[in-house]
Amino acid sequence: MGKLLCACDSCRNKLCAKQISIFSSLDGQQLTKIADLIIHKCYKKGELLILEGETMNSLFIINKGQTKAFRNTQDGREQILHLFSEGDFFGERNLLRDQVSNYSVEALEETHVCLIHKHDFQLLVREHPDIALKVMEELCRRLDRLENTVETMGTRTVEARVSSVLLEFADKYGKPHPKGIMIELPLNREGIANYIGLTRETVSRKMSLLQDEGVIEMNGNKKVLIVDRTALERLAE
Amino acid sequence: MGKLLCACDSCRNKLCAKQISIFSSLDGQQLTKIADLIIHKCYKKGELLILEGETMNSLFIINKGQTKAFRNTQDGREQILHLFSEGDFFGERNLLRDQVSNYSVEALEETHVCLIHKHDFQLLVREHPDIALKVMEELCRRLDRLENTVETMGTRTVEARVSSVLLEFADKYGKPHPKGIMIELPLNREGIANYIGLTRETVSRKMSLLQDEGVIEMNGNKKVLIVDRTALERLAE
DNA sequence: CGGGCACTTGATAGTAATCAAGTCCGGTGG
DNA sequence: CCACCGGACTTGATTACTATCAAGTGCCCG
Repeated sequence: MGKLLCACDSCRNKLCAKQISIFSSLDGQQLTKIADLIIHKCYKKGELLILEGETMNSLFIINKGQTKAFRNTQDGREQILHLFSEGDFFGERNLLRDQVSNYSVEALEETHVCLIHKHDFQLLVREHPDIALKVMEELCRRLDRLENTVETMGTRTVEARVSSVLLEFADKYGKPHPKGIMIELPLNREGIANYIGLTRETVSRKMSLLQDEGVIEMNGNKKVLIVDRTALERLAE
Repeated sequence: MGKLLCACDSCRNKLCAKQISIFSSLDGQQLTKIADLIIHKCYKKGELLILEGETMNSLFIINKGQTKAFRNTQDGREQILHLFSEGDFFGERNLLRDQVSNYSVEALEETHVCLIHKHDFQLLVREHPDIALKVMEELCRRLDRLENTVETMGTRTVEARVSSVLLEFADKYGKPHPKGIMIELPLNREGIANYIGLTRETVSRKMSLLQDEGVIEMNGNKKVLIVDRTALERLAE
């Protein structure tokens, strides 16, 4: 049920806090203190970390793996709001005021998280204001991304939206490849559709089109090779 | 050119800082100190406070009036990202790292703002960590709203989008009225369209439809009376 | 009272959702 | 190692809806 403590090396060595950017301003001794406050949990692919509407009392920080944050609409559709991977945190809304989660979070693969209790986090922030600034920075980055999403969904053509999401994935998950940039997709077609507000059929069609145009090459269902990044950037405008 | 200092009463009395929620944890003496750091500016309707791409060095806090934050796309369309009114702040992205503004901000009416220089703000935050927490709270609220916007734009029908924006305006600008809630619209039809990613014609049509259904009543171009809020909420789902 | 601008309304065309078959891929079992 | 099975993906046909183009209409202000 995902409730097992994990015993990965990084945690045993009390180093996992070091990896987390919001704690980057702290020294070794402080990190050790934080490591003692942290609870570790593991979730298997498909497991829910948070259910929309649930009351929460901890900050989640991803140590390994990745998750999607999403909402379900009444007519059964799903809108993905964020993708979180190693080093990202979520649940921050509930640390300041008592509030229920406004989205569900599901593991897209085996995912290890560090949990810090609300109370501990609040003490930590009072003691180390730099942490608040780091959190603010991250919130601003998230606002930036959502603002881009809104602009894309509001003004761009469908082809531009698909191109945008491929570029986003290329920057986040892409690896160099002799012929371009290879992406291991974090989402299947339906997931991509739910991320940019389209249907899976439309995503499928537009990706086929991009392949026909020689901009990308699909390799099975999970891998995409970006052959012509410049063309993709032009299409995304 | 909007560069004139304003001399409104609240500013002369050094009280304007008191109105601003992010400074609410400070006492009178501290507020007086802040008031000395603040520069006041006035902008007329239609004037730009910030131009997208501009480097910035101050936090803007609205004392009176309202503004829209928006981006222009290559094909001449506009996407409105935020509406800011009394007590709201913007420009916070540039206080932490040097970054250019990723949207333009324009006054929707005569608008008076307080400016705090980046450097002063950074000192202030170090001295009063509570301010950082208040800013975090506000950023979270803004994330909430954008997440709602993304969900709405991604999954809802056009009628639901129009209903949503009317409800948002009702909560933010609505005033009690014998027959329901009266809204003084902050945006014209085209503005509303640019806020929810539609065309002005479609917004016009859907609003006429809502009027035919007896859900709202239009009163000139700038006023809308919400007659049946429940129906509007049902349509917004 | 008149002019201009924003808004409304109508007709048409284009595009994505939907409905409906197929096809491919990965995994499983023989 | 191969054949088979099921789920994900692709492709096609049709429908529904909104953008676009094009006239009107009405409101506000001088």
